[in-house]
Amino acid sequence: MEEKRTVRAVERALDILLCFRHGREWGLTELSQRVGLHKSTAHRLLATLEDKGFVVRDEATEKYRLGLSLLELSANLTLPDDLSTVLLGEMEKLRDRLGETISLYVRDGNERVRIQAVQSTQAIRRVAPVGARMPLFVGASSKVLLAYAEPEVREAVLNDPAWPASLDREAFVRQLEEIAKAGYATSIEEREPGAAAVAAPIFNRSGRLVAALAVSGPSNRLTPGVMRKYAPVVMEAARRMGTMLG
Amino acid sequence: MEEKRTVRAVERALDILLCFRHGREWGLTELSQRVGLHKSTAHRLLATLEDKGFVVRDEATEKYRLGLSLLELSANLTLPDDLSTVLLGEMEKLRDRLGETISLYVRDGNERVRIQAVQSTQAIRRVAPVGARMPLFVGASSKVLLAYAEPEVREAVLNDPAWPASLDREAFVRQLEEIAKAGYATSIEEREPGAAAVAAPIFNRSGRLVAALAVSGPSNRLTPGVMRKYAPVVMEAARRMGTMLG
DNA sequence: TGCATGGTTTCACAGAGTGAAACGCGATTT
DNA sequence: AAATCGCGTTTCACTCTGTGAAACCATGCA
Repeated sequence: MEEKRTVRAVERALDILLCFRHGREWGLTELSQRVGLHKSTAHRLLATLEDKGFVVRDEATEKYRLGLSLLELSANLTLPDDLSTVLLGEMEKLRDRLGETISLYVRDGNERVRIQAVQSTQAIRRVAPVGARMPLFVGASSKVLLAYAEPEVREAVLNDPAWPASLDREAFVRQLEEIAKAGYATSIEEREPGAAAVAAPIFNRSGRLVAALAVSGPSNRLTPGVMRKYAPVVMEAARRMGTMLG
Repeated sequence: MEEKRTVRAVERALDILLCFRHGREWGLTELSQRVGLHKSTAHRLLATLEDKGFVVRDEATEKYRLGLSLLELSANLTLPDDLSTVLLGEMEKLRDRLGETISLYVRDGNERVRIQAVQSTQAIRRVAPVGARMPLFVGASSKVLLAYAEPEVREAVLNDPAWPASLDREAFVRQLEEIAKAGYATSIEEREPGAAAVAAPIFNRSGRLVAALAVSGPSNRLTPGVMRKYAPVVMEAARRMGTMLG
């Protein structure tokens, strides 16, 4: 048994908050059984969260939603200011040039998180919100993030219990090495049917991998040929963005 | 004495989180005395927050920063998907047309929160992050949000203990009425020296005020004359954005 | 070497948080 | 209308959990 130097009540409250990854609105009873707490306990915790503005109750439905305290905090997130504004400019330029949705991903544990995005202007387009969290197994950005990661990170992901049985580790590792050589990765309908993407790594000045820049769209528009043409453009944008970082 | 139906430990943990409004990085001791907790208590709470990904420790400085759980949550914020994507499109159009920074504000209690923004492309420009929180006393957006608010909201703000003594309530209320007639508000160096703004209300389909749309920039570029010219453009954009909402 | 200044761990105690149960209330059903 | 359900809210006795003083480690600095 592990020693526990954490606070149970707080853990529970945060668990409640994290439920809002999976849905916008929750009723008390719903929430309480999802996190396995007694109604009355959940009620007390929610009252506290509400007090501090982390959740609000929808006037109409009486259900709980996330509050604006979170927005305020996310403004001060790890990413330096410039990352959200300066890099955003570059991303918009790239979007205007290619016409597809542009995303920025960082690795967080054995997952990747979309920390910034600009949407395609076309009618048919991928939509994924900033903050979305995805596995590191599939997708162009995943492969980029792994191809340049430290060996121990790669190992951790390969040994993740969630690793899909259908995916051959050997072949995957070989693919990563090719990607490391080529400087970019592509994916076609790996994670999401009908979608494709090209991604390139962003290194900071000291040469450490900090993020992956991705262009994504419908796979009938982003054909292998088109993606091969886009790759240098994406890599160049990623390089320029890298020089903007500390 | 009030009855308390909240959980102390959770309150404290959230207070710690809220410190990150005022700074990106905090050491343990720093934090603990800011929230008035014993070092050891703060330590335990932070360990819990870290466990759930709400804070992380900067590798280099050993200090605490916000974690990515927050980003993930803020993606699921109250605002429906469309608000962050569809409206964003309109905001970009407006930015491209006027060349200035465009912001979207909602009221939260007696303050306003910037929930979305697109930055000016010009070299000299205002920068304010999404999530920023400002008083409802000053600024074009504040006046718009108050001019169309329910009377009790207006009262609450006028009686807020933080109301600046230098600001005449009578004159302010009169100004609000004019704004309600005109359909837009302007401000020149009210909140921030050297800055000016034009703002218009966004109503949803059922006619309820939901947000304020603002164009802001340096006051030598946004002169009264220029702003008068921009006003109809902003109002028109706000109207169109309103029709996009439920 | 001593002295700050940060973070970490220990431990005995008190009171804070817990959850079963009872309650209230509105919408549905009988 | 009475009965029944599905919600959220409140109460209360008990116990387990969170607390904070103090001791303990690492550092960097004089």
